[in-house]
Amino acid sequence: MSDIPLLPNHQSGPKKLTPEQENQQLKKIIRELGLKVTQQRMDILRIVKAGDRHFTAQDIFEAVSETNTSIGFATVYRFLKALSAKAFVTEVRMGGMPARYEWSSQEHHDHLTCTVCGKVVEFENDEIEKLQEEVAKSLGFVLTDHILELFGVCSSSHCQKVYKSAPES
Amino acid sequence: MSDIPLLPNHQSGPKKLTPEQENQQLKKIIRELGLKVTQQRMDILRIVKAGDRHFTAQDIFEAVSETNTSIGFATVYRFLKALSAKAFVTEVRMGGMPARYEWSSQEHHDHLTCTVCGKVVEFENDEIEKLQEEVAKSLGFVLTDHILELFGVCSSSHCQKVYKSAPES
DNA sequence: ATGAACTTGAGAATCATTATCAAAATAATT
DNA sequence: AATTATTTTGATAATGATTCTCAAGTTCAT
Ligand SMILES: [Mn+2]
Ligand SMILES: [Mn+2]
Ligand SMILES: [Zn+2]
Ligand SMILES: [Zn+2]
Repeated sequence: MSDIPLLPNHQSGPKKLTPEQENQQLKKIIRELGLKVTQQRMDILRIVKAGDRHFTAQDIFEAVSETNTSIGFATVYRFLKALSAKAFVTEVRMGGMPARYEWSSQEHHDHLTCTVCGKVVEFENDEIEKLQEEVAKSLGFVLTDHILELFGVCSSSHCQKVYKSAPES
Repeated sequence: MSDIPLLPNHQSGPKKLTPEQENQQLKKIIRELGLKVTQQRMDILRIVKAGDRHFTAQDIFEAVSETNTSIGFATVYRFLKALSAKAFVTEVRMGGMPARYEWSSQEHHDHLTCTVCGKVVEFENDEIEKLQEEVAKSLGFVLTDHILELFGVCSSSHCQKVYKSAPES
C-alpha cells in the first residue's frame, strides 16, 4: 500500500469551458441540492469534478487547502454527504479505512484492488449484475444496492514478487 | 433495522459431545493458534461455536459476560482477531458498523441484507464466483479475495410496505 | 513448586466521522 | 446599499469501534 495510483477523472465529456461557464455549472449543482452557494462548496466541487477519479475526504481537504487555507474538515464531510445523498457522488465505505468517493456521472462499475500496491482497477460486468438480480429475486428480495470489491495482486513484477514470497495466507 | 434475526449456527455437523469432549475440541483449536488455553478463550470459543451464526464482538462480550462477569472487551477483540488471522472465523467489516464475524467451517457464501429489518440471508452462486475469477484474470490480477454484499428489501409485508412508502431514493 | 513467557482487564489512545454552537456569510427584501 | 432571516462555517468536543499499553495475574514446561 505504498503509493496509490490516481486515475484521471472525466476522461470524456464536454471539453473546454470558460472559468465562468464552469462556475455556473458548479453553482447549478449546488442549487440543485437546495444549498447556498459558498466559496467552500465551489472549491470542493471544482476539485471533486476535475480531480482524481477516486478520492477521500482527506484528499479533498488537502487539495482545497492549497487555495483556501481555512477550510474545515467538517465542511468537506458535510458537503460530500450532501452530494452523495443526492447521488452526485458515490460513497463507498469498506473496512476501517476512510470512505472512498467518486463522481457518479460515470457508468456503474465495481473495483478490483491490488492488495500489494493499492492500485485500483474499475470493471463492469453485466453478467454478474444480472446474476445478482436473480439471486435476490429467488430469495424474495427486491435488490436495491450491492457492493462488489475484488482483491488480488496486480501484474507488476514488484507485486508478483511480493506475493510469491509471502509467508502464507 | 429494528430487530436482527439470528440464524442458528452449525445446523449440521457432529452431534452430541460430552462437555469434556467439547472442551478438548476447543483446547485443540486454541493450541493450533499457538496460544495458551485460558478460561476466557474457552468461554469465547464455546459461544462462537455454539451461538448464532453471525455475531459481533459486542454479542460475544455480552454472552460471555453472563458467566464471566469480568471479561474484557480487549480480550474478545484480541481473540477474534487471532481466530480470523488463522481463518477459523471470517470477519467482515462494512461501512461504519461493527464488524460481523462468523465461524468459517461453512462453505463460502455471500450475504443479502434487508435494509429495512436487518434480516441477513446467505447465498452462494458459483457462476458469480467464476465470473469474478475471469474478471480478475482478464485484468492481469491474481484474485485473492472478494466482498459481495447485496442489499434489498425482504418479502415481509412490513418491509415491503416501508419500502413502497419510502420518500424516494 | 518455580519462573519465564504469555494473557488479562482497565483505561487511554486512535481514527474516521458527526455533532455543537457561536461567529461569519448568503440571499432575499427594503 | 442597508437590513435581516436563514444558512453555513470552522474549531472543537463527542462518538463509536477497535487497538494499544502496561501492571497484575495466569499458564505450563521443567
Ligand atoms: Mn470507481
Ligand atoms: Mn454468513
Ligand atoms: Zn500491485
Ligand atoms: Zn426485511
